[in-house]
Amino acid sequence: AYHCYCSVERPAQDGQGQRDRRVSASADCHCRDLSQEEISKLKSGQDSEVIRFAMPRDGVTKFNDLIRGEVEWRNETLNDFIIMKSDGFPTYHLAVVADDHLMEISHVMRAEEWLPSTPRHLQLFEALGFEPPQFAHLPMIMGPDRAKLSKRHGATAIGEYKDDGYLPEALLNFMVLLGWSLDDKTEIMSTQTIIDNFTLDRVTKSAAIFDQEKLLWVNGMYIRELKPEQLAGRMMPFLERDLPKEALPVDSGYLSRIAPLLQERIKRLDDSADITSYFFQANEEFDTSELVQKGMDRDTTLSALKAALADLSGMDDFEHGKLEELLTVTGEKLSLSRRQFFGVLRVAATGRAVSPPLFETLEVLGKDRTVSRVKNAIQRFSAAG
RNA sequence: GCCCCGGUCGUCUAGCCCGGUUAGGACGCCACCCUUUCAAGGUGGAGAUCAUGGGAUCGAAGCCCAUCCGGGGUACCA
Repeated sequence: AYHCYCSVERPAQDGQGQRDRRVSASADCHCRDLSQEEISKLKSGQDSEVIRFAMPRDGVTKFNDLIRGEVEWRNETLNDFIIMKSDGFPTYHLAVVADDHLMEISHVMRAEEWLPSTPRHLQLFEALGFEPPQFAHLPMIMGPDRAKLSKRHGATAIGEYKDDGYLPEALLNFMVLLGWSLDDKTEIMSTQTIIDNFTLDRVTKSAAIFDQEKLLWVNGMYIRELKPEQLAGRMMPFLERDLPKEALPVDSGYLSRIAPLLQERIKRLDDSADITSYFFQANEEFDTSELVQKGMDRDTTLSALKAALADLSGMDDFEHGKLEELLTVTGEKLSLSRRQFFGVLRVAATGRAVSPPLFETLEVLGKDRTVSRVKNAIQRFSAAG
């Protein structure tokens, strides 16, 4: 290593020549061959100095990457990089080598972008008389534009995925699949299975594009595999975060009855509030014209609501099988299709055209909520006339 | 520019090291089935001259060579 007194090259205005200029700056540095006399002269006149590593000028530096196999560089293509900055702090290159040695690191696994600095690290290990660790350079993850994944891809700090409703296990499962496979078919597997079976020799060499769609699918698979109580527990923080204050606190017993209904309909936990809001608060805002189903008019819709209300308020056991039985008959009497009759009821009870299966939903909602919502719907619908 | 690493369906991949498969699976897409909506599930389909061109071989995605393309690195960042 040697001191270097070269001044920092001012970056050119145009970004174009900038890179080349820097390259030539380090290439033009002659500090390595300075005489003692020249050094003391420079030292007095200079306020900043830096320490560079003296790379061998010939020969090759090579190693066996656990994933890529043998990789080698001609030393002459490697420049004398800085190991100590003018502020007295070591650069990363020096620091990792010292750190890895002190911590007795056996294997260094890092992304492929580090591959080019490996020969520098290797030379440092050797110069310091340290035993170098084994290296494995993993494939990088790219954005949809095939460039190194970064913030502008929306991809983000790992914690944000959690806030977005991805299960950590699902994200892990998805990520590991981006450069490794268990076999020729298994995709969804437990973290334990991954840990038990992961080997470097099955790691891919090529970079992978981060596919949000597939992540979403994996996440959905994990959500569906949860036990209803587990799902309820996972949803709770999201409901507390996203539900309007009036709807809080959420009763956990009630929530575990809701959970199984949307287990197959939710792909991310942060959909929770949106997909369940009508369980916690009546939707008084929906447009009553949505009550009218295809092929129906005002009158048939109104009589459907009234007939349903009569059935519902007369039920003492609000169980989905019984509800379906009774209302199916009523629907037939009105000569409405299931689609029509249940559609009207669905909108009246939930304020939406889309919901989990109607009768299960009503059962969970309970008689009081259901009856009062249907009444309310009748009232608003009549008034809107 | 120079250095390094890659290249199998749109995407993630299996197979490659130890030549002989209709090149397998999955996401996404399409169709059908199921169905009270939405999903989930089931079945089927489209989609890959294995980057390209040569070579050795009876035979190549697999081996050899060249080329092209992509990415990364070229900082007193990490």
